[in-house]
Amino acid sequence: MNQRRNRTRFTEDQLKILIKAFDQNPYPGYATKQRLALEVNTDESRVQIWFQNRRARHQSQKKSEHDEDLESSQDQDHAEEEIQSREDRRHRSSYTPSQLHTLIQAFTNNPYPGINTREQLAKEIGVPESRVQIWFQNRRSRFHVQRKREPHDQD
DNA sequence: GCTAATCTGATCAGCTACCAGCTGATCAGCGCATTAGC
Repeated sequence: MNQRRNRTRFTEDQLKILIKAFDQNPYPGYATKQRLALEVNTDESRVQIWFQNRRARHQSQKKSEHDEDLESSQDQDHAEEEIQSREDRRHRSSYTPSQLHTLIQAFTNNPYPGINTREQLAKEIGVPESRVQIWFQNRRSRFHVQRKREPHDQD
């Protein structure tokens, strides 16, 4: 079963905090996301997803509002400034051969594990579920690239 | 219909070993990503 994670429902108070933080910086670093997660009582990964979705909505909204605006080039410059001042990323995880063995085996069985499988794997190898999800995303992505490069001998 | 969750693909950046390749983290998505819960 490729079950999805249950939908998070942010309260008005939680949203107030997140929106205020977004207005200050739409690209928060790991430390800021962790602090926000504590403040709104959720996981850092949920804060990350919230910012991703918010940026996507914000961009398309801004685009339609300023579509014919000749000043839009100034917005572009501002966006580039924002990107330049990005905060620190999460520290890079490193996996032991045993952890990788477990992940690769699971990937072979099912490259699209649902939330239950990911949580089970996370528990088994002792890492957060969000890291397991990222590992599978990267693995699938590189698997697709590799398959594109390989000759199609058996299509 | 709104929006959290998920996806692909591109890119950034740390680590290992000696400059490049591998891989974890982050990001956009443009006829404005798609899927799915509420």
